[in-house]
Amino acid sequence: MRIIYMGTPDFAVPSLTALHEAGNEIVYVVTQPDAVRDRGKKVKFSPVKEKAIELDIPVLQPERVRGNEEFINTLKAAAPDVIAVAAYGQILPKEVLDIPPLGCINVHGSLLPRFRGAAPIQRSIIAGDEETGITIMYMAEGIDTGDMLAKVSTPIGDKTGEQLHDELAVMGAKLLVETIPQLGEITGEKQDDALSNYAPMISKKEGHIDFTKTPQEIERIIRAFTPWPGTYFYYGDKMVKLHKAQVFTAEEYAKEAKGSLIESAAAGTVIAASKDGLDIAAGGGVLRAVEIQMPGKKRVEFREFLKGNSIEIGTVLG
RNA sequence: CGCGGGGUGGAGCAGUUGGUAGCUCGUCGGGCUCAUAACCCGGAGGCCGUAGGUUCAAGUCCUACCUCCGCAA
Repeated sequence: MRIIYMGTPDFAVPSLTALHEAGNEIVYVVTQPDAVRDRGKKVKFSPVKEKAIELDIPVLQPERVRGNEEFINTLKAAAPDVIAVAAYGQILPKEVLDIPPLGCINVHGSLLPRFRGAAPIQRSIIAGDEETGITIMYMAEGIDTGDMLAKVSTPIGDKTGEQLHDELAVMGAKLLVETIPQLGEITGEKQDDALSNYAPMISKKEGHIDFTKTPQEIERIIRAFTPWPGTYFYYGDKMVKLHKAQVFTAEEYAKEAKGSLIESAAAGTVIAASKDGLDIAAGGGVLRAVEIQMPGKKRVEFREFLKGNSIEIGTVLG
């Protein structure tokens, strides 16, 4: 199969690798430009570009696809049977979608029509869904609205965004490779728009913990945003990252020990600080910060933090 | 040359105007206790990231480098 592959982040690497290993002829790899700067000064290639170089596949990095005739002509000249896309980062215009005879297919990290859009993996965790998965579908002009070709699901459980991301990336790669040979034989299933919802891009600000939310909600955000972009709260003027937390309902916490200060504690109030963690009043319960990170410091268990630092009970965090 | 914070006994931190290296936890030994992650007494453990420099004297000042991390992308 003659394929053009389009993808950018880590999520898209396993699919590229799998397509290559399955013996497909990958004419081009298309990925986002190298604009990304690292801490020091280096210009970093996208993970997919790194992989493409390793596999010795030509890389194209158009600044903009839409309206870019030169680029589109290059794609046409390559005469691919199919264009496979996974988290490329740009919306493909109809001109491109119409190029390959077998169509453009996409690897999407959710069970469509649920969570169309940029950040389905994190959004599914935050939503508290029991399961999510991968959908392989034809690409249409709308965002993730095309007809579905194949799906696989996996339980979310207490996985972090990172774990789920890595798992789905591999599942997606496998499903993609299995689906491609069937193109033309199987027909897509229409998405039920009534069941659809949208998973907008994640912004760092969403990681700012709102202690009026229930501890359960907060914990899901923490897990979803691990390791990126991370969740945080302010202790005075210091931004503290919260990497891991446990949750208690008011009743559970009362039973757990300490007392019932929670009744009167405003959201964000520190009600206990022990080797077990930093207990913070949140909406309807208690959030116990177990692993934190102070600015410029490494992430540590709260018990470690307490060895050289202290935090007063009654302090209000935000 | 994007901005910024660190590297000090196993862990987390302190270390003032340069002059015998400290704290909390852990650890080891002993004690108290029905018992304990509690309490008391005692001990071990550090070439202070690396290499130079200034100085009578540097964790503490200067230079370069290595390395960890936060922001920003």
